Amino acid sequence: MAKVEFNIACSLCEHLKDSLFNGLSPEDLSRINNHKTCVQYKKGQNIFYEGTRPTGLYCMNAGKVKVYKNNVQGKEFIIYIAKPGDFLGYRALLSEEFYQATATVLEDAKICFIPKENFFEVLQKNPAFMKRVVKAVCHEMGIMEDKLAELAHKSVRERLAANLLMLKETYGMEGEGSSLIDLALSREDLASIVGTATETVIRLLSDFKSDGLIAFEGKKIRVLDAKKLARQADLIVA
Amino acid sequence: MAKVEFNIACSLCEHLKDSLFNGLSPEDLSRINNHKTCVQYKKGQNIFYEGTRPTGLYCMNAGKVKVYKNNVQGKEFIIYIAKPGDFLGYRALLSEEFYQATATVLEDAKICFIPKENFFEVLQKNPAFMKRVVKAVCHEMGIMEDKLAELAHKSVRERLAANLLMLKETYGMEGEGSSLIDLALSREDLASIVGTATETVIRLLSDFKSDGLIAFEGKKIRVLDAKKLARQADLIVA
DNA sequence: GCCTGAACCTGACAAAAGTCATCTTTTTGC
DNA sequence: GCAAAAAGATGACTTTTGTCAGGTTCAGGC
Repeated sequence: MAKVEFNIACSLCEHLKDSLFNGLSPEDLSRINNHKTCVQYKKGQNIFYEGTRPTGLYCMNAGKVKVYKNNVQGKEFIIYIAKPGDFLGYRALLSEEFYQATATVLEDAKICFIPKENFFEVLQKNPAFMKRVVKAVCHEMGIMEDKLAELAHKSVRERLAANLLMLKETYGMEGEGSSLIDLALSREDLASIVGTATETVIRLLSDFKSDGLIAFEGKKIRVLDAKKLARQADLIVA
Repeated sequence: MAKVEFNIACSLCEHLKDSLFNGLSPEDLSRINNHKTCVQYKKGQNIFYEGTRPTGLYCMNAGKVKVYKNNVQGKEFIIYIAKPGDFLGYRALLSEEFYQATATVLEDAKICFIPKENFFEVLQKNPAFMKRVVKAVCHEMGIMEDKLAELAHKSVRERLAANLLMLKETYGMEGEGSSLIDLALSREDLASIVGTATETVIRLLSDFKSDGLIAFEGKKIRVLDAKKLARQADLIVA
């Protein structure tokens, strides 16, 4: 499990345009670039652990990472799945707290690490960048509010349908009339996203499959009928 | 339901020390002060509505306000209860989105309104203030992550116990060996905080009461045995 | 290619929690 | 101070979902 380093200049990174670093001045970007360390991780490796102190910011270049909390019985709840272009671990860094969640690689990943001093330096010098960060954080918070309300009042079936649609939006590869969720998620991980038991996810998925809403393609899920799925996600079919 | 205006100088506000405005330079504070409008609201009045555009920031001077989302069936989920010193509606303002929640007065309130131009002006000119705001927002986000995991995997009994403890921490008036939650919450509101049905809350509260964990004092709840309540909040009593 | 463990699936069952109906108590408006 | 409405309480019942136990299939390491 040796860490393999690699290097790509931030200015040439294909995900720069999707990133919060987009719009940074060349000097600021090179300040980030000159201090970053880029590492390749294998599936299953951990990026950071709940309870430890952040020392910088992670920036995804490739792969997928799940960020999750473990409860007393060892059940996971997945808060977020990070994809290329996303920041990782910024919440604890900016609130100056310990990590409250653990990050584990779902699909082999390339991740750059920016020491906090350098990140904060750019942040402090650059009010427009700071403002973009605030905006992004507050947007994220709105998503979490939605999730809270969903978790509080929707059934597992509705939540699963809603999460499949969400995954389709974020990781979907569009085909003709259908869309493949480009994420190798186990049933267990899906259960940890929805907030339910693995068995329940399995049963509901096979329901959705026999109703022609989804299909399985290897380890991945294809959404065949997003409209019907949306009806399952809403409350009480009118 | 006429709005009654009042006025208190920010610099003299008794909640300044608990507020994010604490630490602002006299000039910045007077910039806020000179543009604010302060209004008294009665219980039941709305401060802002889901789906509308924020035009500024609310800052609580007195009373309590619930911020909640309504689902399709009209069930409320309470995201937050604001108390004096708290900001209200900053999330949508900073993410430049519409309000995603409604704010309604729980206990007669005095709330100051700061137009967004003036708030943003101070924010932009003052990196230290901006940093404090970011820190607070990210801290808040951590609380929401906890709530998500709680909602996903804890039973209603555990969640009710945990929320009573949380309310005690935030609104508790300490007595000898017990603590009164200084919040006139209906059973329905408590259900909307916990994410369950009103009947379930009523039943569980009376359980807790007969076990000597809590007592009722008018519309308020007194926590008699925080330790036992904490054991109810955790999973599986060891 | 085979073995081993992990992931996936299915059924039976129990527990938790929601719903509905009804009744009592408290609050509020006039 | 009274009537109406809202809040609180309780019981009966149903549905949802979790748990456990037992299978099968799949994938990776040797």
